[in-house]
Amino acid sequence: MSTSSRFAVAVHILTLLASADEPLPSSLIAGSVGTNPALIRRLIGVLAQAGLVCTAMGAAGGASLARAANTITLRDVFRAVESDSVIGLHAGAPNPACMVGREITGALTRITDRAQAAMEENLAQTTIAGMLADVERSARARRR
Amino acid sequence: MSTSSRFAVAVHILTLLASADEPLPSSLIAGSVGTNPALIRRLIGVLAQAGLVCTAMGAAGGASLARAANTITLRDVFRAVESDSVIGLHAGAPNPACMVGREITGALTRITDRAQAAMEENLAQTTIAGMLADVERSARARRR
DNA sequence: TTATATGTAACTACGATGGTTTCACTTGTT
DNA sequence: AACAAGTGAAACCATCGTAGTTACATATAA
Repeated sequence: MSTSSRFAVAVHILTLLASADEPLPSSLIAGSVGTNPALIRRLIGVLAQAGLVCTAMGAAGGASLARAANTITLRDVFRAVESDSVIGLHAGAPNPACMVGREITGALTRITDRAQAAMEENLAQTTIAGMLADVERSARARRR
Repeated sequence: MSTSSRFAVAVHILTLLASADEPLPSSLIAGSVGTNPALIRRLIGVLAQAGLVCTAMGAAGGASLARAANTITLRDVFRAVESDSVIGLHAGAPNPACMVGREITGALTRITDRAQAAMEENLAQTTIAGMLADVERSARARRR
Protein backbone atom coordinates (compact mmCIF):
# COMPACT_ATOMS: atom_id res chain seq x y z
CA MET A 1 0.00 0.00 0.00
CA SER A 2 1.09 3.54 -0.45
CA THR A 3 0.95 6.66 1.66
CA SER A 4 -1.91 9.10 1.36
CA SER A 5 -2.05 11.64 -1.43
CA ARG A 6 -1.27 14.40 1.06
CA PHE A 7 2.35 14.65 0.02
CA ALA A 8 1.47 14.91 -3.67
CA VAL A 9 -1.20 17.53 -3.00
CA ALA A 10 1.09 19.47 -0.67
CA VAL A 11 3.81 19.65 -3.31
CA HIS A 12 1.15 20.71 -5.79
CA ILE A 13 -0.01 23.51 -3.51
CA LEU A 14 3.47 24.78 -2.78
CA THR A 15 4.49 24.73 -6.43
CA LEU A 16 1.38 26.71 -7.23
CA LEU A 17 2.18 29.24 -4.51
CA ALA A 18 5.74 29.50 -5.81
CA SER A 19 4.41 30.45 -9.22
CA ALA A 20 2.25 33.25 -7.80
CA ASP A 21 3.26 36.60 -6.41
CA GLU A 22 0.16 37.17 -4.33
CA PRO A 23 -1.79 35.09 -1.79
CA LEU A 24 -3.94 32.43 -3.44
CA PRO A 25 -7.36 31.56 -1.98
CA SER A 26 -8.12 27.93 -1.21
CA SER A 27 -10.87 27.90 -3.82
CA LEU A 28 -8.41 28.67 -6.59
CA ILE A 29 -5.99 26.02 -5.38
CA ALA A 30 -8.80 23.51 -5.10
CA GLY A 31 -9.64 24.23 -8.71
CA SER A 32 -6.13 23.32 -9.79
CA VAL A 33 -5.87 20.21 -7.63
CA GLY A 34 -9.34 19.02 -8.48
CA THR A 35 -10.86 18.83 -5.02
CA ASN A 36 -12.75 21.15 -2.70
CA PRO A 37 -11.54 24.18 -0.73
CA ALA A 38 -12.08 22.79 2.76
CA LEU A 39 -9.73 19.92 2.05
CA ILE A 40 -7.09 22.33 0.80
CA ARG A 41 -7.48 24.50 3.88
CA ARG A 42 -6.98 21.49 6.14
CA LEU A 43 -3.75 20.63 4.39
CA ILE A 44 -2.60 24.24 4.33
CA GLY A 45 -3.12 24.32 8.08
CA VAL A 46 -0.58 21.53 8.42
CA LEU A 47 1.87 23.27 6.14
CA ALA A 48 1.42 26.49 8.10
CA GLN A 49 2.18 24.70 11.37
CA ALA A 50 5.37 23.42 9.77
CA GLY A 51 6.31 26.97 8.83
CA LEU A 52 6.16 26.42 5.10
CA VAL A 53 3.27 28.72 4.27
CA CYS A 54 1.50 31.63 5.89
CA THR A 55 -2.09 32.59 5.46
CA ALA A 56 -4.05 35.84 5.52
CA MET A 57 -7.67 35.96 6.52
CA GLY A 58 -10.38 38.13 5.11
CA ALA A 59 -10.99 39.42 1.61
CA ALA A 60 -7.91 39.27 -0.67
CA GLY A 61 -6.56 36.73 1.79
CA GLY A 62 -5.15 33.30 1.08
CA ALA A 63 -1.95 31.37 1.35
CA SER A 64 1.57 32.24 0.30
CA LEU A 65 5.00 30.72 0.81
CA ALA A 66 6.56 31.53 4.15
CA ARG A 67 10.09 30.99 2.84
CA ALA A 68 11.87 31.27 -0.49
CA ALA A 69 10.92 28.40 -2.80
CA ASN A 70 14.52 27.27 -3.12
CA THR A 71 14.81 26.75 0.65
CA ILE A 72 11.87 24.34 0.87
CA THR A 73 12.91 20.78 0.09
CA LEU A 74 10.54 17.94 -0.63
CA ARG A 75 11.82 16.33 2.55
CA ASP A 76 10.50 19.31 4.48
CA VAL A 77 7.15 18.80 2.82
CA PHE A 78 7.17 15.07 3.38
CA ARG A 79 7.91 15.43 7.07
CA ALA A 80 5.25 18.09 7.45
CA VAL A 81 2.41 16.00 6.09
CA GLU A 82 3.44 12.39 6.65
CA SER A 83 3.96 11.60 10.29
CA ASP A 84 4.44 7.83 10.43
CA SER A 85 7.35 5.96 8.94
CA VAL A 86 6.57 4.65 5.49
CA ILE A 87 7.36 1.02 6.27
CA GLY A 88 5.03 -0.37 8.91
CA LEU A 89 6.03 -2.80 11.63
CA HIS A 90 3.99 -5.57 13.23
CA ALA A 91 0.46 -4.64 14.23
CA GLY A 92 0.78 -6.40 17.60
CA ALA A 93 3.91 -7.35 19.48
CA PRO A 94 5.40 -10.69 18.38
CA ASN A 95 5.80 -13.58 20.79
CA PRO A 96 8.61 -12.81 23.28
CA ALA A 97 9.01 -16.51 24.04
CA CYS A 98 10.55 -16.99 20.61
CA MET A 99 14.02 -15.67 19.88
CA VAL A 100 13.06 -14.32 16.48
CA GLY A 101 9.85 -12.86 17.85
CA ARG A 102 11.72 -11.18 20.66
CA GLU A 103 14.46 -9.60 18.56
CA ILE A 104 12.91 -9.03 15.15
CA THR A 105 11.29 -5.70 15.95
CA GLY A 106 14.55 -4.11 17.01
CA ALA A 107 16.37 -5.47 13.98
CA LEU A 108 13.57 -4.36 11.65
CA THR A 109 13.44 -0.89 13.13
CA ARG A 110 17.12 -0.38 12.41
CA ILE A 111 16.59 -1.47 8.81
CA THR A 112 13.47 0.56 8.11
CA ASP A 113 14.84 3.70 9.74
CA ARG A 114 17.90 3.48 7.52
CA ALA A 115 15.81 2.83 4.42
CA GLN A 116 13.51 5.74 5.11
CA ALA A 117 16.48 8.03 5.78
CA ALA A 118 17.85 7.08 2.36
CA MET A 119 14.53 7.95 0.79
CA GLU A 120 14.26 11.27 2.58
CA GLU A 121 17.84 12.11 1.69
CA ASN A 122 16.80 11.68 -1.90
CA LEU A 123 13.75 13.90 -1.48
CA ALA A 124 15.94 16.55 0.12
CA GLN A 125 17.77 17.00 -3.17
CA THR A 126 14.75 18.66 -4.76
CA THR A 127 13.22 21.97 -3.74
CA ILE A 128 9.90 23.58 -4.55
CA ALA A 129 11.79 25.96 -6.81
CA GLY A 130 13.15 22.92 -8.62
CA MET A 131 9.67 21.49 -8.98
CA LEU A 132 8.39 24.74 -10.47
CA ALA A 133 11.31 24.85 -12.90
CA ASP A 134 10.60 21.25 -13.84
CA VAL A 135 6.93 21.99 -14.42
CA GLU A 136 7.76 25.03 -16.55
CA ARG A 137 10.27 23.07 -18.57
CA SER A 138 7.74 20.32 -19.23
CA ALA A 139 5.15 22.88 -20.24
CA ARG A 140 7.58 24.48 -22.69
CA ALA A 141 8.50 21.12 -24.16
CA ARG A 142 4.87 20.21 -24.60
CA ARG A 143 4.10 23.45 -26.39
CA ARG A 144 6.72 22.76 -29.00
CA MET B 1 0.52 6.83 6.88
CA SER B 2 2.65 3.76 6.58
CA THR B 3 2.53 0.63 4.54
CA SER B 4 0.85 -2.49 5.84
CA SER B 5 2.58 -4.76 8.28
CA ARG B 6 2.99 -7.37 5.55
CA PHE B 7 6.63 -6.54 4.96
CA ALA B 8 7.47 -6.80 8.63
CA VAL B 9 5.62 -10.08 9.00
CA ALA B 10 7.17 -11.46 5.81
CA VAL B 11 10.67 -10.71 7.06
CA HIS B 12 9.71 -12.31 10.35
CA ILE B 13 8.53 -15.46 8.60
CA LEU B 14 11.59 -15.74 6.40
CA THR B 15 13.97 -15.18 9.29
CA LEU B 16 12.17 -17.90 11.18
CA LEU B 17 12.45 -20.28 8.23
CA ALA B 18 16.14 -19.45 7.90
CA SER B 19 16.67 -20.51 11.49
CA ALA B 20 14.99 -23.88 10.93
CA ASP B 21 16.24 -26.89 9.03
CA GLU B 22 12.84 -28.43 8.40
CA PRO B 23 9.50 -27.15 7.06
CA LEU B 24 7.59 -25.10 9.61
CA PRO B 25 3.78 -25.30 9.79
CA SER B 26 1.79 -22.09 9.63
CA SER B 27 0.49 -22.66 13.14
CA LEU B 28 4.00 -22.53 14.58
CA ILE B 29 4.85 -19.40 12.62
CA ALA B 30 1.60 -17.80 13.70
CA GLY B 31 2.59 -18.48 17.29
CA SER B 32 5.82 -16.56 16.86
CA VAL B 33 4.27 -13.65 14.98
CA GLY B 34 1.27 -13.41 17.28
CA THR B 35 -1.53 -13.87 14.80
CA ASN B 36 -3.47 -16.77 13.33
CA PRO B 37 -2.40 -19.46 10.85
CA ALA B 38 -4.71 -18.49 7.99
CA LEU B 39 -3.17 -15.04 7.83
CA ILE B 40 0.29 -16.56 7.71
CA ARG B 41 -0.73 -18.96 4.95
CA ARG B 42 -2.08 -16.09 2.89
CA LEU B 43 1.20 -14.24 3.17
CA ILE B 44 3.23 -17.37 2.51
CA GLY B 45 1.24 -17.84 -0.66
CA VAL B 46 2.49 -14.47 -1.87
CA LEU B 47 6.06 -15.32 -0.93
CA ALA B 48 5.75 -18.66 -2.73
CA GLN B 49 4.55 -16.94 -5.89
CA ALA B 50 7.61 -14.72 -5.70
CA GLY B 51 9.81 -17.79 -5.48
CA LEU B 52 11.09 -17.06 -1.99
CA VAL B 53 9.58 -20.03 -0.15
CA CYS B 54 8.19 -23.40 -1.09
CA THR B 55 5.49 -25.29 0.75
CA ALA B 56 4.65 -28.93 1.30
CA MET B 57 1.12 -30.06 1.97
CA GLY B 58 -0.02 -32.82 4.23
CA ALA B 59 1.33 -34.07 7.52
CA ALA B 60 4.90 -32.99 8.27
CA GLY B 61 4.34 -30.29 5.70
CA GLY B 62 4.93 -26.57 6.00
CA ALA B 63 7.03 -23.83 4.50
CA SER B 64 10.77 -23.62 3.92
CA LEU B 65 13.08 -21.23 2.11
CA ALA B 66 13.27 -21.77 -1.63
CA ARG B 67 16.71 -20.19 -1.85
CA ALA B 68 19.73 -19.76 0.39
CA ALA B 69 19.05 -17.13 3.05
CA ASN B 70 22.01 -15.04 1.91
CA THR B 71 20.52 -14.67 -1.57
CA ILE B 72 17.21 -13.22 -0.40
CA THR B 73 17.44 -9.47 0.08
CA LEU B 74 14.90 -7.36 1.90
CA ARG B 75 14.24 -5.66 -1.41
CA ASP B 76 13.11 -9.01 -2.80
CA VAL B 77 10.77 -9.35 0.15
CA PHE B 78 9.51 -5.80 -0.15
CA ARG B 79 8.70 -6.17 -3.83
CA ALA B 80 7.01 -9.49 -3.22
CA VAL B 81 4.52 -8.21 -0.67
CA GLU B 82 4.18 -4.48 -1.38
CA SER B 83 2.90 -3.81 -4.88
CA ASP B 84 2.19 -0.07 -4.96
CA SER B 85 4.79 2.63 -4.70
CA VAL B 86 5.19 3.89 -1.15
CA ILE B 87 4.53 7.53 -1.97
CA GLY B 88 1.03 8.03 -3.30
CA LEU B 89 0.07 10.48 -6.01
CA HIS B 90 -3.13 12.46 -6.44
CA ALA B 91 -6.36 10.55 -5.93
CA GLY B 92 -7.98 12.12 -8.97
CA ALA B 93 -6.31 13.79 -11.94
CA PRO B 94 -5.49 17.48 -11.35
CA ASN B 95 -6.95 20.20 -13.53
CA PRO B 96 -5.34 20.08 -17.01
CA ALA B 97 -6.35 23.68 -17.65
CA CYS B 98 -3.73 24.81 -15.15
CA MET B 99 -0.04 24.54 -16.02
CA VAL B 100 0.92 23.19 -12.62
CA GLY B 101 -2.04 20.81 -12.63
CA ARG B 102 -1.12 19.56 -16.05
CA GLU B 103 2.58 18.94 -15.41
CA ILE B 104 2.81 18.17 -11.70
CA THR B 105 2.02 14.47 -11.94
CA GLY B 106 4.83 13.79 -14.37
CA ALA B 107 7.29 15.78 -12.29
CA LEU B 108 6.16 14.09 -9.09
CA THR B 109 6.38 10.63 -10.59
CA ARG B 110 10.01 11.21 -11.51
CA ILE B 111 10.75 12.33 -7.96
CA THR B 112 8.92 9.57 -6.14
CA ASP B 113 10.29 6.83 -8.39
CA ARG B 114 13.80 8.03 -7.65
CA ALA B 115 13.12 8.26 -3.93
CA GLN B 116 11.66 4.79 -3.76
CA ALA B 117 14.58 3.40 -5.76
CA ALA B 118 16.93 4.90 -3.17
CA MET B 119 14.96 3.23 -0.40
CA GLU B 120 14.91 -0.14 -2.13
CA GLU B 121 18.61 0.12 -2.88
CA ASN B 122 19.09 0.47 0.83
CA LEU B 123 16.91 -2.53 1.59
CA ALA B 124 18.87 -4.57 -0.95
CA GLN B 125 21.94 -4.28 1.26
CA THR B 126 20.45 -6.61 3.85
CA THR B 127 19.66 -10.28 3.36
CA ILE B 128 17.56 -12.69 5.38
CA ALA B 129 20.81 -14.31 6.49
CA GLY B 130 21.89 -10.91 7.76
CA MET B 131 18.63 -10.49 9.64
CA LEU B 132 19.05 -13.85 11.31
CA ALA B 133 22.61 -13.00 12.28
CA ASP B 134 21.40 -9.68 13.66
CA VAL B 135 18.67 -11.38 15.69
CA GLU B 136 21.12 -13.92 17.07
CA ARG B 137 23.60 -11.22 17.98
CA SER B 138 20.93 -9.25 19.82
CA ALA B 139 19.82 -12.37 21.65
CA ARG B 140 23.39 -13.09 22.76
CA ALA B 141 23.87 -9.52 23.92
CA ARG B 142 20.65 -9.62 25.90
CA ARG B 143 21.62 -12.82 27.65
CA ARG B 144 24.79 -11.28 28.96
C1' DT C 1 -7.01 -44.89 8.09
C1' DT C 2 -5.98 -41.14 10.77
C1' DA C 3 -3.74 -37.05 12.20
C1' DT C 4 -1.64 -33.11 10.43
C1' DA C 5 -1.04 -29.93 7.12
C1' DT C 6 -2.04 -26.48 3.18
C1' DG C 7 -5.08 -23.56 0.17
C1' DT C 8 -8.87 -20.79 -0.21
C1' DA C 9 -13.22 -18.58 0.28
C1' DA C 10 -16.29 -15.85 2.97
C1' DC C 11 -17.22 -12.74 6.43
C1' DT C 12 -16.54 -9.14 10.18
C1' DA C 13 -14.37 -5.12 12.51
C1' DC C 14 -11.72 -1.25 12.34
C1' DG C 15 -9.20 2.78 11.04
C1' DA C 16 -7.53 6.11 7.69
C1' DT C 17 -8.64 8.86 3.92
C1' DG C 18 -11.08 11.78 0.96
C1' DG C 19 -15.08 14.32 0.39
C1' DT C 20 -18.78 17.51 1.83
C1' DT C 21 -21.51 20.81 4.34
C1' DT C 22 -21.99 24.30 7.56
C1' DC C 23 -21.03 28.16 10.41
C1' DA C 24 -18.43 31.58 13.10
C1' DC C 25 -15.12 34.93 12.40
C1' DT C 26 -11.90 38.21 9.86
C1' DT C 27 -10.85 41.81 6.68
C1' DG C 28 -10.53 44.70 2.44
C1' DT C 29 -13.64 47.58 -0.30
C1' DT C 30 -17.23 50.63 -1.35
C1' DA D 1 -21.68 50.83 8.03
C1' DA D 2 -22.58 47.16 4.99
C1' DC D 3 -21.01 43.76 1.99
C1' DA D 4 -18.28 40.48 -0.33
C1' DA D 5 -14.54 37.38 -0.04
C1' DG D 6 -11.83 34.85 2.62
C1' DT D 7 -10.03 31.51 6.53
C1' DG D 8 -10.58 28.11 10.39
C1' DA D 9 -12.80 24.48 12.34
C1' DA D 10 -16.17 21.12 13.44
C1' DA D 11 -19.23 17.47 12.22
C1' DC D 12 -20.45 14.13 9.23
C1' DC D 13 -20.49 10.29 5.51
C1' DA D 14 -18.76 6.89 2.13
C1' DT D 15 -15.21 4.10 0.75
C1' DC D 16 -11.31 1.17 0.92
C1' DG D 17 -7.52 -1.57 2.65
C1' DT D 18 -6.01 -4.36 6.41
C1' DA D 19 -6.17 -7.53 10.00
C1' DG D 20 -8.55 -11.03 12.01
C1' DT D 21 -11.45 -15.15 12.06
C1' DT D 22 -14.01 -19.29 10.75
C1' DA D 23 -14.82 -23.04 7.89
C1' DC D 24 -14.00 -26.54 4.69
C1' DA D 25 -12.06 -29.19 0.80
C1' DT D 26 -7.82 -31.38 -0.23
C1' DA D 27 -3.26 -33.53 0.27
C1' DT D 28 0.05 -36.52 2.52
C1' DA D 29 3.09 -38.90 5.99
C1' DA D 30 2.93 -42.45 9.30
